[in-house]
Amino acid sequence: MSKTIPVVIDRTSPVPLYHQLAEQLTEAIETGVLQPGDPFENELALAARLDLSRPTVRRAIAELVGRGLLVRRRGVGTTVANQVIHRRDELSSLWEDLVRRGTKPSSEILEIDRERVNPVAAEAMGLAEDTPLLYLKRRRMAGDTPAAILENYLPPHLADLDDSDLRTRGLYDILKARGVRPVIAHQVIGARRPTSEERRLLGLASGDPLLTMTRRAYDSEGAPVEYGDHCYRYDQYAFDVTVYER
Amino acid sequence: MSKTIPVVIDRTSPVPLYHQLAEQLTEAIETGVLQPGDPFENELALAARLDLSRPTVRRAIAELVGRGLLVRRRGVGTTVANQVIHRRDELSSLWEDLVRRGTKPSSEILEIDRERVNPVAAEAMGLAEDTPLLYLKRRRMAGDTPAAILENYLPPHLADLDDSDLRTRGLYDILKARGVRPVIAHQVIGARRPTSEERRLLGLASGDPLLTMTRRAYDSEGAPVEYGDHCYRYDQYAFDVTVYER
DNA sequence: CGTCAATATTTGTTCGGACATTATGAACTA
DNA sequence: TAGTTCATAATGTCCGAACAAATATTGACG
Repeated sequence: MSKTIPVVIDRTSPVPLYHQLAEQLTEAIETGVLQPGDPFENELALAARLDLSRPTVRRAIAELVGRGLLVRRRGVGTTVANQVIHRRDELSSLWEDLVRRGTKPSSEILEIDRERVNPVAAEAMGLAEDTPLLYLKRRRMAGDTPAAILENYLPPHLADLDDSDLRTRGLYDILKARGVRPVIAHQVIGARRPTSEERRLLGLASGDPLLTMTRRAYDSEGAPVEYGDHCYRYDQYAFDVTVYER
Repeated sequence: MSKTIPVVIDRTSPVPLYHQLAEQLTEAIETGVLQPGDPFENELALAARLDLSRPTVRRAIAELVGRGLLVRRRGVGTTVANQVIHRRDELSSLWEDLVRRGTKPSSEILEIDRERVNPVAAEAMGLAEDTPLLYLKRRRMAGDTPAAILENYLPPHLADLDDSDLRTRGLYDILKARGVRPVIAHQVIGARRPTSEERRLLGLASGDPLLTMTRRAYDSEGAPVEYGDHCYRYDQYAFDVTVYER
């Protein structure tokens, strides 16, 4: 027998039924109402109980399966995945952990150039090499210790951002407010020796390595949103990547 | 008007129709038959032309959308994504690039221990801390230059692997042959200073940094498959990660 | 008592249909 | 001419149904 989880479906809501269901099921798993390994109510029963069609229920379940929360086996049934992997990919880093742990993060603008020409950045965004880009160089601090140097390039159609905004708010915050949302990002993560300037800005001891990341981000239509060239103190950052292989 | 791509559906095949379709559409995009920005044949037309139902066609398209190859916009239509991101996530690295470029890769076993106890590895796999694990330490070479040191731990139920296999074949090859397939992996990528032993094994100059990665891999049911603790020469490796944000 | 075959259960695939929602462009009106 | 309205076309949601395939259970039989 499987546990019946309480679900409320609002048919007058504009949010799709399968999504309402998926959300509530997700919550049941993440809050521990359903434990890893627990059998999951079968599709037919769920559909009958909630007065939904089987395709709708299947779609909701498929969403959770895609996120690794559920495991389906034909002829057997559906169970809650043994290892509940928290889906913290995104553009995550140790940074968020620092924030959660209470370390005060801050950013400091080192340079703004609205007409920077950088062939590498331009090409990565699919633009002509001599396209002037909005260039932004910042230093990120974790409390009192420097943590990272962030260089970012934005395409021309996003170049009309307020200086004051740039100085006070996070880059992704600003983009979000403009309705620009990076949906897919291609990142390359590596390590190298720091330059002397980087050593100075990050307060590195001699021999300390640097963790580097370059990122190309695109919106849902594949239009370039940002090119970033970042380097991090090795003892402040690590990249947390969840990879699915199908 | 949109280009009609040739598609052949085999109804006698055991592979699902939607998957057959998805495969062939993917190929058309990746081979450049369909260019970024091109309009995509609409669902109804595709369904009529191939004599498939609309849900089947939709499912195939949904697969491509999920991989970022297509963009759907309600009321407008479907188009090929502007930036075709090659789906090289997986467990990829510069390694494969080296192989493609003709550098001869090889692996050398440094140590095998069938009853290694490692609390960190065991805990990461959800096992008791004193569980004896199969431990494997290898050095990977790119031609004549050392490139990485790979330490791996396998859970007890996979510990009965042949020594000869371990020495001659890749780890993932062996697992695949046993029907074990890692489906989800959680990786943490960082950098640090090498130990003296690492410096020796990798032939590092003083001050050279180290790129590190730890990985926990699980199969489709969430059972642990492998724990890995790797370190790479910074000039031989970089991690290539594609991230989707929904 | 052990083995094998029939049966039930559960998920997987495919279809057809209906209506909703959104964007584009054309026709119409002020 | 400028603005609005409306038809059209495309994707989005939801339903009901049927059959296929894989697995577990049960029961019959030796």
